[in-house]
Order: sequence, then structure tokens, then C-alpha cells
Amino acid sequence: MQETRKEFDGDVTLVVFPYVKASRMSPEATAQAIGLALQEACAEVQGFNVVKGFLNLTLSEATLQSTMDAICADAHWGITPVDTSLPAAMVEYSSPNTNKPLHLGHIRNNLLGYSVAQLIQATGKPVVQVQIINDRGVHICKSMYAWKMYGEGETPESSGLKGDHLVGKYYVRFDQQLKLEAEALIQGGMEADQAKKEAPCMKAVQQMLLDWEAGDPEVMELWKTMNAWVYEGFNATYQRLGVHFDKNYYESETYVLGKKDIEEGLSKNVFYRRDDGSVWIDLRPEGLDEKLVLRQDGTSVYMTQDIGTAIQRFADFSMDSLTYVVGNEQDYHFKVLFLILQKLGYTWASTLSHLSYGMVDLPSGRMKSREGTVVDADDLLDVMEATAKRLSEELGKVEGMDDTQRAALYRTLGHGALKYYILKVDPRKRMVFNPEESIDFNGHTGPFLQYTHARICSILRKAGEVGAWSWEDVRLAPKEKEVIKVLAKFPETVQKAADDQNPSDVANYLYDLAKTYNGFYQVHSVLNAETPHVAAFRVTLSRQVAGVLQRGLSLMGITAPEKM
RNA sequence: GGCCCCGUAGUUCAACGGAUAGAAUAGACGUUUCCUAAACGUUUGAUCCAGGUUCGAUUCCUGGCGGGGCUACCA
Repeated sequence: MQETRKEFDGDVTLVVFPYVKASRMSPEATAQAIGLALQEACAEVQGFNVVKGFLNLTLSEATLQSTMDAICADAHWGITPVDTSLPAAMVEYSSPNTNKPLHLGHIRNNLLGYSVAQLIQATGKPVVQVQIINDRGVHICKSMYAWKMYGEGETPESSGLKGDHLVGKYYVRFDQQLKLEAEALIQGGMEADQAKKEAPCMKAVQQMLLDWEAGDPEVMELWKTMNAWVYEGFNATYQRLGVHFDKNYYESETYVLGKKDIEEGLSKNVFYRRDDGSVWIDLRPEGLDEKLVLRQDGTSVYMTQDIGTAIQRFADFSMDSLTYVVGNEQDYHFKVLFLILQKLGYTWASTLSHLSYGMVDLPSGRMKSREGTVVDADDLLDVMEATAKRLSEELGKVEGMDDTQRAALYRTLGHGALKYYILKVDPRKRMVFNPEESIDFNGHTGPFLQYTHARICSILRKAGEVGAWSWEDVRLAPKEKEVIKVLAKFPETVQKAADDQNPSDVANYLYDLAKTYNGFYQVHSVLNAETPHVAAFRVTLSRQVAGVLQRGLSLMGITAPEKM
């Protein structure tokens, strides 16, 4: 069964080719026979037509009426209230390093993670949103070192820079210094790779990392200060994006986890120890490679931590699934991680999933920090808001609004455009982002959906209290039937999107809904309908569309404005 | 080298193995004494190549070609 395509008559279509063998008749005859039988047996089926092997069924008006009744009877059509007695689903996303600000890649990650969390919640399951913050390691030491050497005590307050941007500035500063020092060594005849390791600034950073691990008070102090700046900056951006986390995990706390699990795995013969003391797992029988899980000096690698952290999380929360929203360059890592946890015997290992999303590329290719082509998250949001401002003013949409309302609208529209632009694409595919011309406010865009919502709100305001109506007063026009049919699909769309962890299903559905509604709006007047009863019905229908748009957009973290 | 993704109008995206491959944008043309024209309508334009499986392939399989990623006792 599938929807009948627009160019044919009917509501649902059955493809009869698969039954031709059994019926021993031609496709047409088979379709005829099934159609007749269905018309006899089902009250819902009013009529049918056959085109080649396709049986197009027409539903009775009563069927559409009861569908509409069901939609109206449910104030949250499509959204299941959360049942807190169920085990939760954990979604991990964002997970930034603390050495530089968030960029466009993080935005895709955040929007996907947040949206998937909302989708799962909309199916009635509690959700725990978490991030793991990579707050330790060489990267942050580089920023710390450069700040110490060249910062002259600069702070977010003294510089007016957002904390994460300030720390990022010194990360870049370090890179410049390293290049300089390495260059000097290369001039002296050293290999490039070697030179980078031997550069004095890099040596200093390595020492700093050791000092950090030893708990050196001065280093710890600097580390805490600079990370605090970064968190302040991150939180500002998160707030702008509308995302939030129920719990933060910090690598500085989790990096010790996992070692004991490795020991345990050794005793179970899941892992083996090489002569040099390092610990490995052999995944060649599974078609993968041998993978290191503990260095010969006993320190952990990423895999070690991830093993330990996963185990910790299932101990921390009552939950029955864990989704990692991480870019597809880590496909191999997660394949290995999940396999290891399975081999360690954790029954929940089968509930782990990796939402592996594609890179966001620029027209020129991948973003490269070396070439300064990284699109900064805060800058991008600024640009979106500015664009919304310019367009709104040009179109004269903000007259009668005060400054606060205007600012709120620009944020709503600018962010809506960006979020929709990113979420309408299948997460698994890589996408191209063109800073100059990508984000539009016309056509298949967030603002288009927001506009449709605002226009309905305007009708609802003017309609005020509407009178009663009943089906005896209303005959459904084709455009109205189409709207009802699209509304009816919302719950299954949400469910499928949640199951597939794919917000683009909802994005594309909402576009279909808005498009269909606008087609109705164009040819039928709501407020000036033929009779007051029909007007009341159309107001009701419009209100349902606005409700689904609002709820659907909120699943993507997009606000539906009442005026624009 | 090995492994994993991806190739659809000029561009950005759609299409449980099903009908004449949909949108948007860009281009051309039209719609406003009428609920918001950020809208609606008409129009030009595409499945990388070669085989195979199937009643039927953009979709599944094989081989090319092209792009990206992973392949560190890095994260």
C-alpha cells in the first residue's frame, strides 16, 4: 500500500504485480478483482480505478471525516506524552574540544542531536541529553602555553572577547609559533616531522601535559581558568542554539575509566597482552584489524575511555539505549567500540548506535582551520539574524513591533532558516554549505514554514471564537481532503523519524504540509467562506495545520512565530 | 595498498524495488479592489559509465570512472 500519486485519481494505491502469479490473471484483471472485493468488504473504500498494475482506491468521505475528528480530538496530535516509568534513551552530542570555539560542523552535530532527542521524546520515551567535553590533552595545553607566553594577562573582560574565542585565539597563536620554530629547525637540516616534535614550544607543551597529569598547582590553576572561559562561551552559544544538556561528562574525569574494564577483559581473554606490555584486541575474524586498547606504559587511548564511559553511563542512568551523534569519520572507531562492548558481555551493547552524519563542506571543499575557512558558529548566527533583519525591513513586516519583538523575530527567522537548511538534509549524507548564497528565506525553507504558520495565526486572531459546525454542514473540497490526508500522516512521520534518527523526514513532511495548505489557502477563503459553518470548519482545519507546524518545527528546535 | 561512504536538472536537496524521477533556487511568463505575494500558478532543465538480477532498477549485485573519509602506542 502506498499513497496515490497526485496525477492519478484515488487516495491509496495497491501495486498488484506481486499477486499476479497467484491469481493467474493479467495485472489489470487482478486489480479489478481485488478492487471489487475491497469495495464489497470495506466501508472505507468508496470506489477504485485501475491503471495497468496499479489499483487506486478512493476513500469514502466518512473515512476522512473520522480522520479529521481524531486529529481534532487530540490536542497534541502526533506527539506522545513522555512516560517517565520507561527506561530512558541517552543521546550524546556536541562533545567539543575546549581549545577553540564551535563551528559549522558543531552546528550540524548539535541540531541533529537535539532534534533526535526531541523526536525520541515525542514517541513517549524519556531522554537524557549528554555531552562529553574534551577538556584535557595537548590541544588545551597549546592554548595555555601560548596564553602564558604571549597573553599578557588578557581575559574575556579585558579584551571583550567571548571566552571560547579568546582561548581559540591563543590556539592559533601557538600554531604560528610552532611553525616558526619548526621552520628554524628545518633550516638547520631536520626532517619536518621531527622538527615539529623538537620545537621548544612543543617540548614545553608536552611538559605542561605531564605537569597537568601530576597535578601541578600552577598548571591546574591556569587550566581551570581557561576552561572556565571556554565554558562560558560555549554556554552562550548553546543558549542561542536552544540546546541544553542534562549532564556533562568531562574527559578529565573519564579518562581514567576503562582501565579496570581492560583488566577484566584480559581475564576473559577478550584482550591479549603483547610482550611489550601493550594490550590489544584481535578483530580480524570480524573483518577488522587488531586494535590497541592500552598503551605499553599503561596509559589509556580514546578507545579505553570510551569503553569505560559507556559502562559508567549505564550505571549512572536507568536507560536502555545510547546514541552517539558523531561524524562519519569515526565510523570505524564506533564499529570497534560496539564490538568490544559486545565481546565484554554487556547485554546493552546491542542497543548502542552511532548516528554517523556527513561532513559539512564548503563549495571549495572541506573546512580547514589552517586556511582560515572554518565557519564560526557565533558569526554564522549573527549573519543569519542580520539577514532576517534586512529582509523583514525590506518587506515592511515589522511595522508596529517594538525593538524587543523585532529582535526576537530576527532571531526566530534567522535561526529557523539555518536550522531547517541543515536538518532537511539526510544526516548521513555530506552536504555543501555556501556562506554567500546557501541560506534562502523563500521556497523550501524554514521561513516558508514559519510564514505559513504566521498567516494561519493571523486568520485565527481575526476569526476569534468560531461557532459550532458539524459534518452535515460541510462537504469536503478536494483541497481540504488533501490537507486532512497530510495531517493524518504526522504521527507516523514522527515515529519513523525517531526510529531512523532522521529529522529530515519531519522537515520534508512539514514542507509538504505547508505546500498543501497554501494550495488550499489560495483557492478557498477561510473567513469569507460560503457559509458560517464552512468558515468554522476551515478555521478548525487551519488551526490543526498551525498546530502540527508548530509542534513539528519545535522537534527541530525551530520556533513558529505568530506574526512575521 | 586495504576497508567504508557518496555520484540525480546550472546549483542545493527528494524519491519502502513500482506509474510520466519530485521540489527549491537560478532563467522566462503570469496572479493582489479578496484572510500576510517571505505566497500561488505556467514553463525550460537531471539519474557518472558498462554489465547483471527482476514483470519492473535512481534504488539490489559485479566491474570501471570520479569525489570524500578511515587505515597512528593521535584525538
